[in-house]
Amino acid sequence: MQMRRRTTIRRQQIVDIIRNIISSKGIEYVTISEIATRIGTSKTAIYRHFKSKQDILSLLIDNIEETLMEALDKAIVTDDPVQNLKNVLLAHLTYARERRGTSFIVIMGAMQFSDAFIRKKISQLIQKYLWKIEKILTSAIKSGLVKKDINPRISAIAFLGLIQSTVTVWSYKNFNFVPKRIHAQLWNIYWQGIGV
Amino acid sequence: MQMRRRTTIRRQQIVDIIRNIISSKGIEYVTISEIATRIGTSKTAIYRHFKSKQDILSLLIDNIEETLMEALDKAIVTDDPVQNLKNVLLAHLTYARERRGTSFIVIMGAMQFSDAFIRKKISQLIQKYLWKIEKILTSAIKSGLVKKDINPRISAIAFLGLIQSTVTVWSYKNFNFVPKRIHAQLWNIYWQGIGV
DNA sequence: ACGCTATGTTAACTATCGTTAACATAATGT
DNA sequence: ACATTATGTTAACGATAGTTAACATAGCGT
Repeated sequence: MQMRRRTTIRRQQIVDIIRNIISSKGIEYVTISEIATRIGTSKTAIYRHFKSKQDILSLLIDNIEETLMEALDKAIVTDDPVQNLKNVLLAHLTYARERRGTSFIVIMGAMQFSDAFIRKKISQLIQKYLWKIEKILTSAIKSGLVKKDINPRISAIAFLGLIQSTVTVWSYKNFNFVPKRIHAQLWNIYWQGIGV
Repeated sequence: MQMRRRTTIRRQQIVDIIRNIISSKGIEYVTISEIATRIGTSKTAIYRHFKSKQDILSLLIDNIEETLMEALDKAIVTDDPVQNLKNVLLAHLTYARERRGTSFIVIMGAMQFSDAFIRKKISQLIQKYLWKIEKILTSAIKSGLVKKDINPRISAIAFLGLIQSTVTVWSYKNFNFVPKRIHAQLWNIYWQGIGV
C-alpha cells in the first residue's frame, strides 16, 4: 500500500500534478487515471480527497488564480506604473521559460476545459487579470506617462495578447526558444504604442 | 436510409460541421458520434469518407489554412503595406464577429488537439501565418513606413497577439461584444508601436 | 437491363472515461 | 490499549470513445 498522506497534502500534490500535465502533455491528458499514476496511488484514492473531477478542476483554477495574482503583485515593486507593467510582462514570460506553475501555458490550457462551471471560473480569472492591468494603466495615465486617449481596457487586452501569442509560439517550438530574449522588443512595441 | 452523397461532398460537409462544433461547443465535442448526428447518418458512414479521425482532422487543418490564407490575401488590396496590415487585423476581427469559418476561434480551438501529427500541422500553419505578416512588415520597413529597428518576426507575434487576446476575451463574453468596434483602438496602439 | 462500386446500416469490439461499493488498515485521540 | 477516523485497495459499473465486420442497396457505366 502507498504511504498515506493527509488530504491537505494530497490536494496540493494533485493540483501540482495537473499543472504539470497541462504544460507537458495538454489538457486531454488530465484524467483521474493519469493523476493517480503520477501520484502513485490507485485512482479511487483520488476520491478520498476530492468529491469529483469538477471539484479538482475548481481547486486548480483557484490555485492558478492565486499564483498568477501573486506573481503580478510581486512584479509591482516600484512606484512607477510603467516600470511595473514592464516587470509584469517580464515576469510572465520569464515564469513561462522556467516552466514554473504560474505559466500562462497552464492558464491557456485550462481555458479549454469545457465544463460550464470551470469555464465561468476561468472567465472570471481573466477578467480579474485584465482589471489589474487596467488599473496600472489608469494610474499611468493619471501620472501623465501614458496617452490620455487610449482606452485602458483595450490596452489591457493588447497587453494580454503579447503574452498569449508569445507563449503560443513558444509552446509549439517545444519550449526551446527563450521568450525572455524577446521581452525587451515586445515591450518596446507596446510602450511606444501607449506611451506619451 | 439517409440520402447518399458523394465522398467529395461529404468530406466538405464534415469539415464544415467540425468548424461549427469547435466554435459553438469546443474541441471536446469533436467526436465521430457528434459529427454523424449533425450530418444525419450513422457514425460508421463517416468511415466511408475518411480512414480515421486523424485523417479528418488533417483535412480540417488544411481547410483552415486555406481559408485563413485566402482571407489574408483578400485583405491585402492596396500597395501600402501598412494599410494592408490594418485591413488584415480588421478582416480577422470581423470574420470572428460574423462567426465565419475563418474565425480564429476555430484555430485556437484546433490548437488544443493533442495528436502529435495534428499539432505539427497547426504549428506549421501558425508559422506560415506569422511569415506572411512578417513579409508585410519587412516591406513596410523597406518603404520607410515602419521603424528600422523593430524585429519583423517579433512584431508579427505581437500582431497575432492582438487577435488572439481579443478573440479570447470575446469568446468568454459569449460572443456578445463586437471586436470590430475595438479594431481602431487596437490598431492605434500597434501602429504607434511600430510606425516611424 | 444489368453488374459493379460507392455509400449507407446494424451490431459489436476494445479502451478508457468518471465514479461507486465493499473492504482493509494506518494513524490518531483518548 | 482501544475505538474511531482517515486513507488506501480491488472490483465493478454505465457511458462513450474510435473502429471494424458483415451486410444492404442506390445509382452510375456500359
